[in-house]
Amino acid sequence: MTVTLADVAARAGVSPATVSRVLNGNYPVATATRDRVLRAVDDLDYVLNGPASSLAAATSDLVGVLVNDIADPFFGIMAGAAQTEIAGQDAAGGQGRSGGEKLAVVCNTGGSPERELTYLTLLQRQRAAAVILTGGALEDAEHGAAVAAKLGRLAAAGTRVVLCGRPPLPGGDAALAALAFDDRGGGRRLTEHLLALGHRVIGYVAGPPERTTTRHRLEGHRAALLAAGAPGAGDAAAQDRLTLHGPYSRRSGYEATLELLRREPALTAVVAANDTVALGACAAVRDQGLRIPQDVSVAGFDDLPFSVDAVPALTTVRLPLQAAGARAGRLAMGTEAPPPGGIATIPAELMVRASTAPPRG
Amino acid sequence: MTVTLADVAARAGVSPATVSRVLNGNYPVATATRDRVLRAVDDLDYVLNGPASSLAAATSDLVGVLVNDIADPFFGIMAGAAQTEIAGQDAAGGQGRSGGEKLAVVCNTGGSPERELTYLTLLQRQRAAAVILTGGALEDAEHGAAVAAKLGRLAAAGTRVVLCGRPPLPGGDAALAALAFDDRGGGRRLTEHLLALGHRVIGYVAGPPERTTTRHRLEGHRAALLAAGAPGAGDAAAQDRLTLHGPYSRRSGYEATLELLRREPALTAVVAANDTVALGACAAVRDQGLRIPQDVSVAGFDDLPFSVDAVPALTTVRLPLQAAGARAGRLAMGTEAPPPGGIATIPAELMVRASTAPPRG
DNA sequence: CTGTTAGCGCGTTCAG
DNA sequence: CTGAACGCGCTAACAG
Repeated sequence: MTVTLADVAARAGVSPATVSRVLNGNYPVATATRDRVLRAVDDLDYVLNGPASSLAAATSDLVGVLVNDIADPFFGIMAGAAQTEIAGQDAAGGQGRSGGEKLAVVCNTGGSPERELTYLTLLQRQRAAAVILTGGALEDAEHGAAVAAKLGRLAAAGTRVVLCGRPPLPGGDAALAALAFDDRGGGRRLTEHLLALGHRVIGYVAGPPERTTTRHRLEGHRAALLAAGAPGAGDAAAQDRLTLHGPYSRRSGYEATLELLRREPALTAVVAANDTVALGACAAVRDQGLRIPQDVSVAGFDDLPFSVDAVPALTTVRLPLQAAGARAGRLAMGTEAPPPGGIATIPAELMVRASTAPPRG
Repeated sequence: MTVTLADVAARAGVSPATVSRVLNGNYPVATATRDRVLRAVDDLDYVLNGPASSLAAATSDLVGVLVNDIADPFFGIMAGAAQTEIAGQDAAGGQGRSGGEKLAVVCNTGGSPERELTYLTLLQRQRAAAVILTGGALEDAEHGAAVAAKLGRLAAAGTRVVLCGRPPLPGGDAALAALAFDDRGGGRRLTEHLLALGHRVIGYVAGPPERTTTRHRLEGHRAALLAAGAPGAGDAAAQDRLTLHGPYSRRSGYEATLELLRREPALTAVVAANDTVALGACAAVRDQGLRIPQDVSVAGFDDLPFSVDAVPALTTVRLPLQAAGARAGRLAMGTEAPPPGGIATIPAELMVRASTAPPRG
């Protein structure tokens, strides 16, 4: 039914082994022979059987990129950059891949721990060449251990493991490379900016409580408050009153901001977990008849492309998602040397725009 | 080195076939035996060898979702929905997948025809269970034929092929299902809305000229113009003067709008290829010291989540991306019957918001 | 319900 | 530089 390598060999009048050699290009083959084989391949519309090939070779050219939410550009940008780096500029147009061509596939966990593990297992099954995990990790001890264990086994089996925008694992396996964003520093500088403008009562719409990203950004925020001796900075209850958790969604930003405004009429600024949440916060502020930034300042995080187009343009913290994704791709390909100690912290840059200003009075 | 099915069989004191059976669950196995096997699997940290399994079974549980730009939520939303539908709510936490569990992976072509073909080949190699192609297709005869041919072979080999947000292939293979958005109708209704408001000189920032989506939306626009007898509607040169092509990016919207404003000071409205482009158009209008919608109305397409948060909220055409993606997922799984004739047109809904209003005077 | 027997299609030794 | 043989790890008939 389907044409196999043997068929090609027969058509070209050579042995299967020879066909295999020209297809993989890892071995010297006479030009004339190669041409004959390639023509046969073309004539027969032959397509290599991936499973058979991977089985025999005990490796595959698949690279998995795990993301928490594929509909969120935060992940899309990183994944796209990684993928571009991995696919490279394939010169070979036809069947035979000339070199170590890898193919990146992105796997959407939807933030579900089970799916994360499921995909990891799938990639392990497929003997993936590399795996990139992007974005914040879940802070669940059990799940963390399960992931660490699986990554360890993956690494042991020769799969390169790269963390991108996620802190290194608790178990600190040196076998893998980690690219961590400076969420804490970014969060801190953002709040420092607000404090410098004169804000004292600042609401915080945080992300899901169980994610590292959420915690780090919040920690930076509180560190800034504490360092500045802001009112209630040392009071946990007071802090909690001004902090609301929710998903990384516009809706969460909207509702939490409404609630913050209700709880604390003296509020002069809202810091959001990310830009999407900030957009919701802006809408809530406006719907209350308040102006941004005159009445309430709003700030985001990530600096996604749309943030500069918000009105007023959003003050936020820029994360070099593209660059980080590309670097993760290179690490996965083995094209770039891993950072010293296997872990690099990627700086976050404060972007001051029009959505923040001194409070009134 | 790595533990195989035979090892598990030995540990459990059964035959390899039995292990295979409990792992695949396609066959009756005594509960006691199953338990013993599962324990052995657990003890040994056994992971099924995907390639070997796919080779023997001549199928795999991989489903590929091709997208043009993974960083664009337009694709992210569809892909995410499809993926959710495909992954289903996996009850089985551990190794053994109970039923016909499939795993969706998304492949980012970046809009490159070669990469599209490369991914299709990869999926063909992997004997993918299904392939979903999302978003507008390239209108290149040669490439179209190549894609059609490959899809035909894929389908012949038993891979289910689904088109989502893309018109059916020229070669009209009935073997596959197509979910096409009513880009033309949406484009038409959008421009009709503008005409009804009283606009007569309307600029159009189109997408890349070679994509079906671009063409269809533009055709709808022009059909509306023609039907209304707008000035210059029948004049190709006049139309071209008010139409600029560019990528689906904010920057393109910005620059094209600047140029349109320069070319035609009497312009009272700008229609953008999609919401992202519209955001750029808005920025350009504002940077020229003009107000939206008082001086210039702006409209988008797609109704991406951020559009409602633009200021003023963007008038646009809503495409049910989530629903379409989910449906594509179901078609790929074979869970849903294909539409009559293999092709369904998905309606587009005009969303009138604050960014469009009657022109001055 | 379970064990036995054959391949699935290819990469990779080894000879030549 | 090329061919012949072997086995990768698993599933799918068959028997029992």
